[in-house]
This record gives sequence, C-alpha cells and structure tokens, in this order.
Amino acid sequence: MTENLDSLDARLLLLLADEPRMGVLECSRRLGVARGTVQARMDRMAERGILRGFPPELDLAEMGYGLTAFAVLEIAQGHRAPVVEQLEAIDEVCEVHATTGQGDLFVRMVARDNADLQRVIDEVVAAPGVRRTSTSIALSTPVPPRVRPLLNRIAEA
Amino acid sequence: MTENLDSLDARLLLLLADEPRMGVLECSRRLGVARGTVQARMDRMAERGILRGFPPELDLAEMGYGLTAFAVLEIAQGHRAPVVEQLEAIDEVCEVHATTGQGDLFVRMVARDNADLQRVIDEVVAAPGVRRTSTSIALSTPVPPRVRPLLNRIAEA
DNA sequence: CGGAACGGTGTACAAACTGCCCGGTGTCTG
DNA sequence: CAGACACCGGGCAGTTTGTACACCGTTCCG
Repeated sequence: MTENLDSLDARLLLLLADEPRMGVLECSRRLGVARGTVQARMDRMAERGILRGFPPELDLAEMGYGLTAFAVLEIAQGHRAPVVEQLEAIDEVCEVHATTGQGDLFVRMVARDNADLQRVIDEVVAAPGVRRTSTSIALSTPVPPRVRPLLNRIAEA
Repeated sequence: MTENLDSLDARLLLLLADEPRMGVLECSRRLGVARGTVQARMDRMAERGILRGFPPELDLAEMGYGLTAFAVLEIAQGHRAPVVEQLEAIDEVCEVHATTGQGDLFVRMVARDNADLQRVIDEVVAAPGVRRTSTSIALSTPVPPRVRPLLNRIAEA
C-alpha cells in the first residue's frame, strides 16, 4: 500500500462530511471529475475498510440523554473479559476502551439526569472484578468528535 | 414535547443504523408504513436536532492513524479557553471534553506510530496553562461507539 | 519495443428513487 | 361538532443510480 489515501480521496471525504446526503453525481460535479471516478473511489475506500458507511448521527442530548460521564475502572487481574461483558449489557454504556496505565478500562456512558446517572454508575462499578473506579461528568465539549483536520491535511498534499 | 421519540422513530433509526444507504422508499417498505410517513418522521427528527445527519464513518486505523491515546489535563485557573484553542489547532486532537473532577480537560487523540504519538502528546502538554497531565494509550476497544441499545429500548416500548 | 494493466473520461439506457401534491380516513381535543 | 393532526395510497415530473461500453494516456515488464 503505497499511498493509503490521495488528495482526491480526501477531498471526496470532506465533501461527504459536509453534505452526507449528497449523491455520487453531485460529488463528481463539485470535484470536477467523472461520475464513474467518484463511484470507483468510494467503492475502493469501502473495500479497504477506510469508509465504513454512513451511519445516522444522533444527538443523545436531544433524545433525552443529556448527561455524559466518563469512568476509569481498575480491574482485578484477569477479570477484564467478564467485566467488559457486564458493561456491554448496560444500555447506557456507549463506549469502552482498554488502556495502558493502571491496565484499566475507560468507559463512556450517558444518562437522563443525575438520579439516572447515579443508577448507571452503580451498575458499572458493581461489575464483579472492578477494583477501584473514578468517574467524572462531562460539563461541555469544546471540541466535538472530528476528523476534518486530518482529512484537510491529506487533501492539500 | 410529550414523547421525544416513539417506537416508530426508533425503529426507523435502527434501520438506518444498519443500512444507512437505504432510501426513504425502502425504509417505508420494511417498516410497513407509507413513504410520506417516513419522510415526515425524518424531517421532524432532523428539525428537532435529534438526527443531525449522515456523516461518513471513517476508520482512522485504516487511514494510517492506528494509535489512539487519551490525556487528562489539569488546567491552571482560568486558562481553559486558551488551552482549548491550542488543542483545537492540533490536527490529531479528535475530541475534547471539559469534565468535573480536577476541573480538567479530557482529550482524545490519534497518531501514526509511537514517534508520532510522542510528538502529538508533546504538543498537547506544551499548551501554556496546562499544569499536569496524564496520558494513556488505547490498547483495544471492546465496545466501539454505539447507540443501538438505547434505540432498541425505545423501539420495543 | 510491443503489449497488458490500470485509472480516468464520456456516453448511454433502463430502473429506481426523490420531492411534491392531492384526496380520504381515523383519532384526539376544544 | 368542527378542526387539527397524522397516516395511507396514489400519481407525476425530474433526477439519480447501477451498469455497461468505447476510448485514451501512463506505467510496468517480458
């Protein structure tokens, strides 16, 4: 794999990032290339696994889940798998990472309100194998999840 | 706002989550409702801000950014804004949250390899106003970002 | 050198989808 | 009871999609 992504790929992705509902035809017009080319690029990126799809982006806050919290879990030796299984079963757990450091798990979760959050946190820390936990609530999100800068860099190359 | 989301809305979102490229027509067929209904639901959710759009989902690892790291920053009194500005300027910084606890910032970043990560971390912690930092690398992601369970719960209601 | 492989351009056509409008029906509410 | 509201089913014009085909310049290799 020489170049995973070239400028055209990146510009295409930027376009789609701005206007995801935009069709292949419109993309080709804006990029100044043939429709077939755009189609080929998208297919190729999809095959390579770079472009996974176009999932709907939901605003959990607007759905009633206005609170986001993070938890760092310290796990007892060899209990990672069962703990993860436990966490997976909790609807409000939206993301789990295994990290270096204390050999911990990092958990992101959401809740409707403080009482609800309390309940979720209790469920999370109650998982057998969890030694120590430290949770914090997200007050704001100065930088929402983004990929743009990285794409821009490639696009300009 | 009586019910933010009803069962039909949730089932529609689940459908779109599975097959985002699916058109309105196909959705209506699978849900057993009229096309206009699906259109109306989507418009309404979009207006309410629940459905923000359909951004392309990219696999950063496949794009060459195989490393993900998290950093917790302790900020000097009143320096939050300038620090955030600094972080925003770093391409590899993909997400920043302000959290309770030590009144900190929580940062997610990616890098191409260890050397690259070193550079990124240096840039992050070099921001003036940053007191103390603690970083950890993501080894794996047992639970990738998901919303499904929450939608399922509403869908079944 | 000749030729194959590759990626891009244009073109074409049938099938499908979109946006939009309408009349009809059932339910909830003032 | 009349209205408002949401859904159904149908229709229409315009656009897009999937796919196929011919053509051309570059690169790589026997």
